[in-house]
Amino acid sequence: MSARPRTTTRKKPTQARSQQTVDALLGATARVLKKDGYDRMSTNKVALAAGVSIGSLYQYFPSKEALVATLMERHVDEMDALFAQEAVRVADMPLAQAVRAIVLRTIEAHQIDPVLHRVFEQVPRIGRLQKFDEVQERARVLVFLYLSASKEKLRPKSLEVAADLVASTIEMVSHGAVLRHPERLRDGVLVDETVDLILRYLKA
Amino acid sequence: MSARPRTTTRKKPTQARSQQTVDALLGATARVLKKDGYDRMSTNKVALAAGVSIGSLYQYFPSKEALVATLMERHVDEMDALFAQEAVRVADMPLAQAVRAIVLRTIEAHQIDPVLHRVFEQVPRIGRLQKFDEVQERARVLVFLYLSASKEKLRPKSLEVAADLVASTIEMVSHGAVLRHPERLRDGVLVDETVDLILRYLKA
DNA sequence: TAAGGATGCGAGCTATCACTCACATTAGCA
DNA sequence: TGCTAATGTGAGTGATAGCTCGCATCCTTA
Repeated sequence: MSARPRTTTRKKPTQARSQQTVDALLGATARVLKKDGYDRMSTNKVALAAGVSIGSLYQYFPSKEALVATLMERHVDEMDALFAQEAVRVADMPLAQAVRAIVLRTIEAHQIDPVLHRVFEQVPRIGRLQKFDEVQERARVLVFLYLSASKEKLRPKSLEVAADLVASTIEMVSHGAVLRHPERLRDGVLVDETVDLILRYLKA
Repeated sequence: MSARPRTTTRKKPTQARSQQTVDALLGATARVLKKDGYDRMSTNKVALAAGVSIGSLYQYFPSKEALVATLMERHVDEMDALFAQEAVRVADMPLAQAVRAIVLRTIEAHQIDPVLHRVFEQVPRIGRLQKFDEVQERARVLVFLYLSASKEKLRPKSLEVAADLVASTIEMVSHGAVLRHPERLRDGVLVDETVDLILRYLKA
């Protein structure tokens, strides 16, 4: 009864001009996704928007989910790269500087493609699409590691809870600012307030 | 070309045993939604799960969206009621008590049906379904009003920004705690930390 | 320039979707 | 008890979804 939509594995995308096709498909996926959202997006629409036949789409992506997941992974990798990079830079900075640097980087990361980011949040957490949540998990770990390095200077007893609170707060502020109040990023007020919030909480 | 799925207005649900049908449908909607998510939920599945014919479903709900929106509005009203009630209780409490009371109430509100709440977050913001975001907007307003009443005692210059930060933080903590770390709610540690975070930020 | 693999195509398949409608059943009131 | 409005039914409709497959075209290599 209705076998799972099994799909054979697809060609590796990479050889000459086929990469163009794949890029066009991913670009179109992003556009359709942003316009229609996940459940109104269809693979036929994507192929049409990409100027590519539906057959070619399925040559490289075995399913709608795989198509969106690939795009999501690209997005997530971009964000992760920024975080990882900043984590290194920040490692031996004093707390106040470090917090500010991380807040700024997180905002930057959210500015990569805020609308697409928002769409991903509303995608069903199925199969590979679950990976979206892992960005925040990794960010939490980085914050935890940073805090652990200077735990004797910090007030909160539980670093797990503190790291969670701090990482989630930064994520929440960045997300909200970029999507709902971009004007608050012009002057530095929101950033200052956020840094303040976090420092007052952390410092002994 | 493909007229919008116009649907005639439906019977008012209320008269005798028909209310049972409506309740069964909304209950089934919640179950299917939680199991499958919005885009894999179908009206046929809901009718089946409710033990009601598909015809009856459309007698009371003109569309899939209306079905989900009705359920969402019920959920949102429940949460709003808790907030509004607490806002009154808290109005002339001192800051520390008030913050703690609000945090506790927000957690309580998120415990109404956390999984359903999560599903609503991932529903496309279309038509009546946009109303989901308004809960937080109303919560922000309540916090802003509370803070305005004692603004001379507070450190942050911008009450808009502060109220936003505070309301969003409380929402984020409650949401995360209920879904990802329910064990942290056993002892009061997370609540204490959150109250601390907010008070240190607000107090001069 | 011939051959063959890589790439591209799109009509069309099956399943499922949201939704309708002609009809059956029930319930309350005369 | 009989009549009528309210309620319930589910086979069926057209649309569209995800996805396949046989074939055309391009590109590389020899």
